[in-house]
Amino acid sequence: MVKRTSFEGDACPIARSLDALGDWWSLLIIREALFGLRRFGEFQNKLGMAKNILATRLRALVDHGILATAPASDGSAYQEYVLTPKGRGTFPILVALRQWSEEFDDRPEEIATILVDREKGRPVKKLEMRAEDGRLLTPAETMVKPRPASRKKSA
Amino acid sequence: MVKRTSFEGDACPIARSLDALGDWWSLLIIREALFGLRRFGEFQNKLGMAKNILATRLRALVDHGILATAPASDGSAYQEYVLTPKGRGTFPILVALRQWSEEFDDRPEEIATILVDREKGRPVKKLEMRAEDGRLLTPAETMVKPRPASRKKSA
DNA sequence: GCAACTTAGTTTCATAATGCAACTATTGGA
DNA sequence: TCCAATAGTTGCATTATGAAACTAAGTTGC
Repeated sequence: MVKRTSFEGDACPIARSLDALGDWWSLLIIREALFGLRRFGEFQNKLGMAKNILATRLRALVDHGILATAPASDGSAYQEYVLTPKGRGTFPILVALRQWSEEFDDRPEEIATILVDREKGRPVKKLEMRAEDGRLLTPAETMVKPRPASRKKSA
Repeated sequence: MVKRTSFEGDACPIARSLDALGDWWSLLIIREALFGLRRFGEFQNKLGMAKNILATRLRALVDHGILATAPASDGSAYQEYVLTPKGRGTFPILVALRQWSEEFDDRPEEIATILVDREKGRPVKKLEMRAEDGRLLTPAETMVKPRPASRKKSA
């Protein structure tokens, strides 16, 4: 092989998501976008990354439908990068990553921020996995099954 | 710069988790480990990755305290790689990645598996974010705050 | 209207990471 | 003891990453 392996055609949903999000910078760009950043320069400043890498990543994220370009909201002729619904849908992934650090990091005192409920200012609860009927599930209480063939979609 | 940037000293908990998990293969190795794989050859076969990369990743995961080596359970002199509690703690991250694909993938019909509640065989519910008091939270209803200084830990 | 500055990139070049294939060293089995 | 399987390591080619320099629009002051 020669190029970095792509998981695009993989049947595993985790591999497929990593194909879009699994590099060092993409999730951090999305994190900043969720925080309200929109402009090339804002991302570059905040993340301190090389501009060529940023340009490449932004293009890839747009290609994946995670970001979309839009005319700048300040009336200038520049463009902005805004999250699509698919992009905003990564929020639980970021929360899961954050909570994993909070729980298992070797030097938790170096973690600068916590995620709180805006109304009360209290920490958000740990994400929990629940069954359809609401039962709390541990990993051992779950399993992976072949996806049932989906019904014909329309015509 | 010269090396790929590390997020090890970063104060953001998301960056810190990506420092350990943010490459193309690590989360897939962990996925297989959660599934029960333990041996070098099992990972190599299942993931189809180059052996040198696998060796590098396994070492890194052990260094990060996500995997630990143990004598082989079949009595042979080989060793196994088993998940630590920190490693098993990544489960919600994998679930979040999976659910994101299920919800937003452009070709969902290519996804081969679904995660189900073992008891009922029914799909697991989407992860939800809740406040301490149980209120369901949207991203907009959360915010990031500076971490309060923690109390002295013992002596 | 134009010089100076800002913004958003692209280009160039060096270095590191990735991937395949071939090789090695134990271990296990007959 | 000999052979195969396991678990790697090494060598080499290609790609990705990163810093810095460069470029080309867009904007601003005058």
